[in-house]
Amino acid sequence: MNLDVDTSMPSTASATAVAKPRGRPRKTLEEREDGNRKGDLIAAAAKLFRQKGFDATSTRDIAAAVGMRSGSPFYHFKSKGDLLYAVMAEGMRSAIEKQQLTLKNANISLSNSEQTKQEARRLLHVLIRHHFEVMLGAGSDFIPVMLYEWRSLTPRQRTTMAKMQRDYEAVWLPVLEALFASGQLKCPVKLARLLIFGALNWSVQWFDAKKEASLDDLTEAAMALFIKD
Amino acid sequence: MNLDVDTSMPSTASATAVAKPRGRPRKTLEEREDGNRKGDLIAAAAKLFRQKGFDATSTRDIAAAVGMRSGSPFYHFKSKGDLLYAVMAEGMRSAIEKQQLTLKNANISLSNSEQTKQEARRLLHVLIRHHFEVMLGAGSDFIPVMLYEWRSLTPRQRTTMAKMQRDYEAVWLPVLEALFASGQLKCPVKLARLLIFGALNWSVQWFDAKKEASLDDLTEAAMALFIKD
DNA sequence: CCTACCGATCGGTAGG
DNA sequence: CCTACCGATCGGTAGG
Repeated sequence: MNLDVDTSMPSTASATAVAKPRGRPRKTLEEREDGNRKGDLIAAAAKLFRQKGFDATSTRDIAAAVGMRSGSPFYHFKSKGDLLYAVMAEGMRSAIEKQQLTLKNANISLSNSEQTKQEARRLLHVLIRHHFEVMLGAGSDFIPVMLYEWRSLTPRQRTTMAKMQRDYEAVWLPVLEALFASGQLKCPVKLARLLIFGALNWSVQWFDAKKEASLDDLTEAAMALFIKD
Repeated sequence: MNLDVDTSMPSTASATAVAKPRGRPRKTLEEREDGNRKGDLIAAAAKLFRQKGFDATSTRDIAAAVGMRSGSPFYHFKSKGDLLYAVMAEGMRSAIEKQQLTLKNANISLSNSEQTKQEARRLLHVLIRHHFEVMLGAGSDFIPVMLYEWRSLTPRQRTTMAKMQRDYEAVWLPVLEALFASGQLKCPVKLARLLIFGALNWSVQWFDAKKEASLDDLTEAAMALFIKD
């Protein structure tokens, strides 16, 4: 999983292939493969922001979580707010990427033959299942932070995040419209979208991977709740 | 609306009815009817906690909002956390009270004749409409704070709030069970409850009283989304 | 309820 | 990326 938000960091192998092993200071096993210390910070921040909230998490907490001193996160990020934004942007980038992959694997065929009724239903199932995975799957702190810490973004950051959210939801809308057209969804698409995402997003508040139902169970329940026939 | 959380404040008229007008310092129009300065603090805290979040709101903000000096809120509340708890507890107390009244006015008749199918549906409609009112109606900051600031409660406070929430939801469960039994709800009641509350509670994030649909529209949409037939 | 105050913590920076 | 540090702010308290 690539955690870098921008690609401005120099890649290890540069253009001219020089054979001579440069005098790069040797690293211990724990220390090597840095160069994405930035990514470590983002991951640690995501975990802490989710646990305690943005305002209650200090940059010192985050630094300590990756073994840095209190001032060092500011070598990688201009401000605490920029770190929050990096968490959210990386979360959405990754979620959109995974969603595209999931759809590819599901072998989409919407707007095809007359089977579109079954097909739209199957697609929603895939989308919901993926959404649960992104929110509740192993090591998914990014999207919960994105969902619940909007308040701390600047107006400009909000605009960008809103754009990414539109990208994420872009693939849902035609599915909902097809379901509405075929009578499997009785609620106007615009409000249906908001209510359905609410039902799903709220699961972050109560889902317990150790006890409650599985993500498959959740998906079945959601389908049964929203879809007619 | 009574905002006092405990009734420990002395009432104005005491046991022995003395005719003589006591030398109570005269108050201007703005100042009179205090004695619930405590209530003022709770209302101001609710508004600010909702706007900026608990951690980002200072006790000085709250004090200033009611025209007090920075140290004065601590005359009324032991700590900032106690003030948060007072907001939530008052919110739930009021919501439960209003819910009972709403149900009384709706003239319940569940588990009556064979009309229970229509009746269960109508009851859910009433409950949903009331829930939207409590979350999104004029001056309702208490429940949104309760929904989104759990993290800042102590374990003991959480237990009490969970108990109040159970009271609030107690009346929903038989309705959902009746709907499930009659085939109007296809989703297992336990998960249905969580998903439905999620869909409703999330509206706090996007509802705009000035633009979007009315609370009635929301209620119709939710019913159409959840209920079969 | 105000005045005056305290210790702790926080985001962030200079300079290496 | 560390050291050393700063100004600001915060929750809370004593004493009236």
